[in-house]
Amino acid sequence: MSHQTDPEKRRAIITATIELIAERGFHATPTSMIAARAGVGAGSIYRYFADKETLIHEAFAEIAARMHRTILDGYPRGESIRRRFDHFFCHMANFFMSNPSDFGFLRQYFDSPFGIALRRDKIMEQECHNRDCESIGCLVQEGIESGLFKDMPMLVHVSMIFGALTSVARDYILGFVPLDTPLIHSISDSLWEAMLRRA
Amino acid sequence: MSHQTDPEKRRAIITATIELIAERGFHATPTSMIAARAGVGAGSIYRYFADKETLIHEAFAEIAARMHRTILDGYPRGESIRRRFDHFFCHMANFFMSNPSDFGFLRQYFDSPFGIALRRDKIMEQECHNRDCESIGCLVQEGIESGLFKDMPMLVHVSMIFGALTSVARDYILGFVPLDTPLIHSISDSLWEAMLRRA
DNA sequence: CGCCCCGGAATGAATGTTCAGTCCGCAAAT
DNA sequence: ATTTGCGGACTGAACATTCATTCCGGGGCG
Repeated sequence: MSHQTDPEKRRAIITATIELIAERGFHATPTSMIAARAGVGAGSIYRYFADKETLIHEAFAEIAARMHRTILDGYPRGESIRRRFDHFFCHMANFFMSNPSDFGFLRQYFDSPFGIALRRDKIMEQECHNRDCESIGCLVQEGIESGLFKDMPMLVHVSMIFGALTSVARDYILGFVPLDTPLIHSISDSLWEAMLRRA
Repeated sequence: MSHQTDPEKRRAIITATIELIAERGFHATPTSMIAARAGVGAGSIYRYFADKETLIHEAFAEIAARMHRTILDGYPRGESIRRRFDHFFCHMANFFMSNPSDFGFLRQYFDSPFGIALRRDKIMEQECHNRDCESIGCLVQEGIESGLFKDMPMLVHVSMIFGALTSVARDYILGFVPLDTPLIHSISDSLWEAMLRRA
């Protein structure tokens, strides 16, 4: 398996998978439909991926890599928490807004048992070591420990931020709400003020 | 159809549907499994509901009615925006936390085409008339118009609140984060501060 | 230089499984 | 005895996966 002969074809399958899962969800997209959109035979999928589940996981990995690259591009490493938070928030919002299929796929994935297990692992891992990473979790932890942010569990802060961000991004993608760069910055400000310890 | 003979059985089917959809999602829960958990025959479901889709909708309606009752219980109608917001937020959080199956079902439902269409209708409806309703939308609108809240689209405020709330509730239900009454009030405070126009 | 053959990638019809929804005989109630 | 609700075997459709076959490019032989 995975004697990848034609990387073009592999990519086409992954792209089709992301688009269709974003539109229809995992259980509502037959592999035959994926094959049709990718322009390959039904059986060809199984030359590149062991089964449907593996295909999903590899599609996720592909998005995660792309997103990570985009978000950390120009990350203001040594600067203030404030500036780093804004960078994180706005870059992530932009990624979601300009890649609606990726966004839709990620929503599906993180709501599935796969995604939940993955998150559980991430949380465990974070609790043990990993004090130097470039994640929003560490950034928030830094803010709490310095007394800048409210004294709530780090995960509550993070969950609020992600929840708010993804909810607004979703409404934008569905056309429920207009969103532009200044408004995204306002939202970033709002959530910053939400985290701040009461003056 | 719906020659309601045994309301007990009807309720058992709805309860089983809610639990299973919450756990497994719409497309991954066969009607046969619903029947088994409800303790009825596979065919009996179709005595009470026209088809699977109808069953889902009626399950949603049942939850919505129950939630509406719970949340509006003791609503401080004439009081300050602040107090009304806190009531809304905390009652909703409590409902989600103590009814995890309902919460899981609602997530699934609102992510499905049904739920998206429903929300689109709600938004349209809100834009036309409905200036006197007891929804969080009207409350936020009131805050914006009085200059108390930031001048962002009402839907952005609402989306942030719901996004943050449901995200935190989900993490609580999954056991990722502890949550108690004081912490919920802190979260309510945080989101209130996020909405407030900059002092 | 042209022809043929061969290895392996690609294909899509076939397979076995699972599903939503139907139907029919039974049993309890009147 | 008749009616009425019930269960679960049943049906046709749709699914994931497989596999016998086709297709293609390149390398060796005449």
